[in-house]
Amino acid sequence: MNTGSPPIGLRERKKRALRAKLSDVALRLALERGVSHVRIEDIAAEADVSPRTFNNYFPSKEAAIVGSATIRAEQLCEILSSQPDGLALHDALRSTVIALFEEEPDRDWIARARLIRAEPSLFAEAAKADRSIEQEIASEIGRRAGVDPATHLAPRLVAAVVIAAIHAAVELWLDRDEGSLSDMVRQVMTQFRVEDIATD
Amino acid sequence: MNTGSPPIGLRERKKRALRAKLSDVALRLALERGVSHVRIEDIAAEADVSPRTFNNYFPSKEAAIVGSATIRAEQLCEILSSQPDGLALHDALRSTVIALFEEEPDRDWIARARLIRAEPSLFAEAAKADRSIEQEIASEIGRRAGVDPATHLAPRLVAAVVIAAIHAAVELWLDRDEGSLSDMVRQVMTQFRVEDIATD
DNA sequence: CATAAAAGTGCGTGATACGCAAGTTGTCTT
DNA sequence: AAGACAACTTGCGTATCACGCACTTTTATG
Repeated sequence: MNTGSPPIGLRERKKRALRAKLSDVALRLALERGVSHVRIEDIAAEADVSPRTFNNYFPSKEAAIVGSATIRAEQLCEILSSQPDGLALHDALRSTVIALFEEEPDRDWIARARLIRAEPSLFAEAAKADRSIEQEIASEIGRRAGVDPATHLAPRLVAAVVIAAIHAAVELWLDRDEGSLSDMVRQVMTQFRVEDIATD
Repeated sequence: MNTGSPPIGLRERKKRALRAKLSDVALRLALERGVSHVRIEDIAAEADVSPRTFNNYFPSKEAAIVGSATIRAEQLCEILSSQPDGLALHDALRSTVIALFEEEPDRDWIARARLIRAEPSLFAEAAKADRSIEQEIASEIGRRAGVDPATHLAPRLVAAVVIAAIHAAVELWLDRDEGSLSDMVRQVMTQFRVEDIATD
């Protein structure tokens, strides 16, 4: 979508680093004090930039906290796209989701997930990110199934179900606080069958 | 949850009326000018109350615009609860959703749905509302299936899938702009089977 | 090394969200 | 039916925000 692979200049690197730093700081402060007690001014100060610069990167502290969680969602699209075309839809989806959660999430990811679940403002922010991802997934599914999401229900439904399944698995895992997320995800992906969904 | 059925005093009636009025005005203005060009001050003025009063009813204009859309979601819970216990889960859910969309939505509902879909800030707000509803649905499904949502995946997954299905149906219907929503909803409820979801 | 493009910064402004403390208006009791 | 009470409305003040604009600094390029 943007810069190619090799030409990653200093400029781009700094930009990404700062974005990540702002997001990290925002998350840490939110965990320490609670979201409502974190001001943009605080985040900017700890990241050694001006408050105005913060707003050049994120429109709100909520966006910064959720921030890189979007990456995970983007990964899903990438992995799905890279699945062999011959694979049945359900298998491709299952492989994708399992691959996405192959490595257990780190502390930060878990902390952020819990925080997002606990804070409505963060949940809302995350929902916005999920929305665009869902559309991309629907698009990819449509491509694979040879069905246009613009006019048919199936791709949208499948995409929505997959996202919903991931959410359900992650949330239960967070609540239980035991076992591996990987297993939970595998489990949820065996509890429904996408083949059953009519291709219109 | 709150006041009983008969004792609906003047106070309560005024409160509901004002809340509805604020929501209606907010929606109308948002449709006329676009969400970002509506100030709380404007909404309050047209509803003949002070801006401060607006914020006693809604924390933001987005909440006001989405506002009564939540009712629809609450209806879903009520209808589901009223389904005979003997009914199979999938039938109960199908009947519920179909009943929920039995009567075609009015202009305002449609306009609001489109607006929510178009405006990320509204989508986020709506997501917050959906979240709590999803939990209630999961709870009700758990009760019916005799499975605790706190420890089992199935109720959460089913609830999430149902919400996702409704979203998919409504969105496609809005995009297509033809046929009846009722039919679309019936269609989506036949495109997946809840029985397939293991009860753990 | 010179110049253009991009990023960071300071400033100012319009808008919020909400606590607080009156002033008003239903509700309820006697 | 009068008055105590609780709920609601409102005005005010405050702490944040989001963002346009102009200016300085940093990076990229020929």
